Amino acid sequence: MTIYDIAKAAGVSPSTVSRVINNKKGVRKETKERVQKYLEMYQYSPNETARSLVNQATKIIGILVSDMRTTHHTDGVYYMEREFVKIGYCCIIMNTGTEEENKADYIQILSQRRVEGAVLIGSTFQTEYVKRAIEKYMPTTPVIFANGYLDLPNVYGVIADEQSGVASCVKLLADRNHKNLAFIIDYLTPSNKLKQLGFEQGVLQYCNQSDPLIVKSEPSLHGSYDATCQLMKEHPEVNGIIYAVDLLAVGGIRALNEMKISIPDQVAVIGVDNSIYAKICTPRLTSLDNKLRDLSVTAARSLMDVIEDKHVTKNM
Amino acid sequence: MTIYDIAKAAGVSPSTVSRVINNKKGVRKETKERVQKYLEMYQYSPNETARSLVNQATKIIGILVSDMRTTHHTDGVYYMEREFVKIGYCCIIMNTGTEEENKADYIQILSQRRVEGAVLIGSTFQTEYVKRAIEKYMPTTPVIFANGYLDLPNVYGVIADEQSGVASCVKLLADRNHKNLAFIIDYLTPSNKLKQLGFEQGVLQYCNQSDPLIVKSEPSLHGSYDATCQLMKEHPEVNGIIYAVDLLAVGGIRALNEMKISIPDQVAVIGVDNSIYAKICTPRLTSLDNKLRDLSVTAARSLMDVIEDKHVTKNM
DNA sequence: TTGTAGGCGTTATCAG
DNA sequence: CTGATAACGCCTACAA
Repeated sequence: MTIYDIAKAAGVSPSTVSRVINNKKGVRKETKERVQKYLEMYQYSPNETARSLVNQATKIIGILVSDMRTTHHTDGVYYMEREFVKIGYCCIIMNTGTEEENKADYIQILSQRRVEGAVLIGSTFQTEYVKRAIEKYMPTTPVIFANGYLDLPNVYGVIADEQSGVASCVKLLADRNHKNLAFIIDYLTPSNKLKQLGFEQGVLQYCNQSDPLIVKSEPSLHGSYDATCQLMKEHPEVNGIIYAVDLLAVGGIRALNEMKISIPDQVAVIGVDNSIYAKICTPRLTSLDNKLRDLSVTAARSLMDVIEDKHVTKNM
Repeated sequence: MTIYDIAKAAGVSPSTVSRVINNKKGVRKETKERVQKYLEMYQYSPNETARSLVNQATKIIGILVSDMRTTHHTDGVYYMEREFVKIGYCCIIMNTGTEEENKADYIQILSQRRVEGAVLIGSTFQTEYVKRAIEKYMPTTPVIFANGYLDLPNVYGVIADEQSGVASCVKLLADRNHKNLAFIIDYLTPSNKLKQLGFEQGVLQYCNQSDPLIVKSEPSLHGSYDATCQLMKEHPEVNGIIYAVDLLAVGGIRALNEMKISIPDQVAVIGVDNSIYAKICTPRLTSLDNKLRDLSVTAARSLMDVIEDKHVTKNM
């Protein structure tokens, strides 16, 4: 069912039908109503693909995320989508995995789909490889980072200052006299590296320690369980642990529980994300709230502003 | 950059360029290579919108979910997306919320986008309202339900038999001599209703009780915490609780812990979804695995089969 | 092997 | 107020 079919049925020209559909003025009321009658009768539904082509605007936003199942990403994707839908955009959402090449492929796909803007969720996109892919495939499409940034003319970034956040966590623990701290980290994403940096700074400043205790963990409950057991065995003096993400903290808490180490008296624990995991585990986990919800909404709105040619700070 | 630009640069006609791009035979090797050179040089990227229009196929799948943040839905959406991407499709993913009208709106949007197929994730779409919306806006587009079904010519469904699953859970408890059971439920979705039915059947069959104890809870940790407290106060004889979803079970476990009721000795607990929540909480939660991952993959593949005109069972 | 022309479903411009 | 007509970028007969 096209505007031609409707036009024929209503005895008018396609342009008139188009005018009616788009609520343009300059159509006699009577004509308009007749056309609307047929529109309704035939259940006409405008073809957005054709519109996109002629309008040179797809009303589609591309969202890339390494894995939307990761809690902090799930929320980000969700709020983004909601935000864009509100203003008439659809979102093509893709899980890229962690391989750099795949990320580049997906950027190319979005480019072919002629998305009006792209969102990259998570600092894992903050790499040279992705930068080159953007330069190559989307040199002019507005791109916004949720928690990251790349120095490219069309790229914008909104970043949570997790570095200071973690440093504050260290201060919090130090103030309560927990000064033998450890930091447990899984992926070395730019975001996690900044958290580590914040930890190191904090430890130096508030605990007067220049040799920060950093432990690498597999990115899973099991991983941090093991890492925590090992840590406590090798460093029984530790009385506070900060985990790069809540999931790790949860694994750690289980380890501490099973080792009969009391939380937070013997060992205080802090996670990052303030996710539902923090609320579920026993005892409840203290967690740094990185405000990813606000960040997502801010990022989405910024992207819209860029698309609408408003001036936007490149890096918030 | 269009095929016309490339054609002009390479000194050939647009159709030749098109042939090269689509790897059609009947182009002299020499010509082909020249065209490819310019394709590369100008960083040509085919406009999928234009292709969609002329091919009458968008290569887009629409995925509707009430809220992708709900764990069992997150996984579903994720696996669906991965599955479709593999075969060259993009996914427009939308969170519809629970309002019926909104669901209808989103169905209309997908229809205007001319998606080649639609996926409805979650039994909440199994309503008369949605049925009418599909009839009205997508009467011919293949639609597949992940855990649900509607009797319409273009609608297919893949369903997990959660009813029998929950009944088995009841048997499991009864076999261990926990026969004073309660079922705690939040949303009255078709899926949850079937779980309840399974509970009722199980209780009748394995516990010889014809008056099943069903408790309504708010859909949150707090909600089931409260519901569980109240339940144990009013029915201290209860020695087993099945929760409609893991999240509720987690809230319940917290309540039981705080009431110093030992799990599973005094009260055994079972959830549904076998989600990460079950692994995180203390003690670890026993949970019915409804195999949503398999279900999603099966559903995605079925939808592709329908799109490719293969014969597919309407309701699996 | 290559090119021309028509069409996919819209919107927009310009006459009438 | 209404209707031709020409795009938008691509694909595909059909013709050469």
